[in-house]
Amino acid sequence: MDFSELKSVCGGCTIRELCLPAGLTDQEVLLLDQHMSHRQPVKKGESLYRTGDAFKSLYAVSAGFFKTSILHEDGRTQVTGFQMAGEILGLDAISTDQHVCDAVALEDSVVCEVPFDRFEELGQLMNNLQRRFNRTLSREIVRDQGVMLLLGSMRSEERLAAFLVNLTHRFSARKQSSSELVLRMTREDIGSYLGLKLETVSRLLSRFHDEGLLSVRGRNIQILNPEGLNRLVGTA
Amino acid sequence: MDFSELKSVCGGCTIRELCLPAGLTDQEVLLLDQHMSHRQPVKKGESLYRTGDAFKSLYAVSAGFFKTSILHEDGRTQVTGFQMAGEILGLDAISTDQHVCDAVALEDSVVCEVPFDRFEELGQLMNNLQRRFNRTLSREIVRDQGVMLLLGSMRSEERLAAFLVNLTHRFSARKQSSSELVLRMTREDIGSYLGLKLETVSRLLSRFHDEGLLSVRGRNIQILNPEGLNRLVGTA
DNA sequence: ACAGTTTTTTGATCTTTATCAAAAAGTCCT
DNA sequence: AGGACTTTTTGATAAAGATCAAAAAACTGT
Repeated sequence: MDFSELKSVCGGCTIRELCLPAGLTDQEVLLLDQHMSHRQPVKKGESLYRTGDAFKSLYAVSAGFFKTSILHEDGRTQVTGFQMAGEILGLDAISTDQHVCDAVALEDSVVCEVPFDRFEELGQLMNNLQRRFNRTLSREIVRDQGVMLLLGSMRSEERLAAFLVNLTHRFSARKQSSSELVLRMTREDIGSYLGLKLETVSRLLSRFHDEGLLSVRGRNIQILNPEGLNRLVGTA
Repeated sequence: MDFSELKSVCGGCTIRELCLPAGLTDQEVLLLDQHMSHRQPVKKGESLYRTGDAFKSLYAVSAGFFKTSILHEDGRTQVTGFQMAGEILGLDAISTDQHVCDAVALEDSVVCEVPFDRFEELGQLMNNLQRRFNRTLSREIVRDQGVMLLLGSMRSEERLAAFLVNLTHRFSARKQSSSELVLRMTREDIGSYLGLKLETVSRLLSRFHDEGLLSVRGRNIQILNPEGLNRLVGTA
């Protein structure tokens, strides 16, 4: 392993401002970086961690795409989120010292491992880091409550539209095309996340296609009418 | 206001171990307490805060019962949780410095106000407090993901059973009767939380009643067959 | 205690989404 | 490139829960 490369991982990272180092000074980033970041590839289909695994580290997605899902006794699973570059995996495990969901790479990915006990120590020393981290945790709570709104109050069509709009926002924040989406997950994953069956997701995509909102070719989706899609969300 | 009573609020609080001071030493509790806790009554029906309000403080429920709900543009609302003694309100506001939900008292209640900037300073000084608080935030994330599972994967009957079982657990952790529930919220509130219409909630309660699982008299619910109720949860 | 309001229950019917099924398209592996 | 597997699409039908409606019950404030 190339040690010189391991240093200053965050410093040169293009998504630094979307990730844990957001809002830190260069000096602070260097400290965070040199003491903690450790890059690690995860192959498509592999689990980064599984339910029940001991919690040691948080993981920042450096590149790639993940899904997290929780398991019900009877075998049912619920996809709880899709994570892309800059987003943090493992926040839910802090509470119990065990992971309570599975994190699976949906494409070949790279994560930065952040050993949590050292991160907590650093937070104690670095006021700013701790304050930012509180916000990161709180942001995840807000995101989850948005999903509750989606699952509890929206109809299928609104859910899918909201999901697609959310993806476009996140892609464009990462300077990726927000009109040409390449979905990394199956229709079943989307359905699980949205509380729908995969057939319903497929039918809705076909309908959106027929209505000229977007063009679907398998997992390649081109948004043709973003305003129209937006209008579907939040219209009772 | 009686100043001598304001000191050591937490110290003598019966739910101390369910609240922010959980796991702190007596000395640490005293510090937390004297610098921060400020008790405050909230009448039934009143809002503790509303969406858009500036975020100043967290609130620990000392006594009573709250609901939180988020608002959709078009007037729809989604109840995101019910909070009882020891639970913390306002965690979602840390991320944006604005409250993103409404918190309404469902009965005459008392909260302890915790000014957040001072709390963050104290966390910086008190290692243990900060670590506990990270866990509090993470626990809320886990709770929210449990609600996602409920809304995304369970049928109406399972949702209501899970809701009732959850209430009994939380009541019994507070040494209150877990077989005689007095619901503080309307059927509509329950429905909103569970992603169901109020009529569906009412019908399900009637059915559970007919099946001998519980006895319903308005908002008074007596659990007659807790195992049966448990069996409904997590049975596909 | 009473009038007015809100909440709850129950019935009849309708809509949305799930389920079952089968073919088409896409992906993976060697 | 070809065969095996997985994923996606589409159709027909079923079921769960929503909607509409109206009466009964429970609260509220005076």
